[in-house]
Amino acid sequence: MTPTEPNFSHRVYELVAQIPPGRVMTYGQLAALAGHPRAARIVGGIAHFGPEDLPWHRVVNKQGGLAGAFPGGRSEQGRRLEAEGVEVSVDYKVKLEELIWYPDR
DNA sequence: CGAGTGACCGCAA
DNA sequence: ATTGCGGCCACTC
Repeated sequence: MTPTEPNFSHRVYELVAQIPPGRVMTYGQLAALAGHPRAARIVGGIAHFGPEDLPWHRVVNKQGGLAGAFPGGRSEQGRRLEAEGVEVSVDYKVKLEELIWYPDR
């Protein structure tokens, strides 16, 4: 049967690839949607080794902060979000309530 | 094949 | 409010 590739990483890739521009998702959200609400770590892990074809820059943590970028240091990732219309704070935080995207459509 | 790491999250005190 | 700890899967060496 080929039940849609029961691969967790593959599942996350699909979700990330479906994230529309100007929108962000949290690792926990992706992990939960992938079927593992406690596997947020894996999302970050595969993200580091994941294909660059996917907009990982749209993936942020629950705090709304960009991963791999800390306050005071400009990161191309944060810049990319601004280029998509996402307002990023000086601490590299975005309004999850406003930009969080849920795969319901 | 085995062990370690990883861009995290949630809860408890 | 903050801090500390455990847990989960995948990938790499």
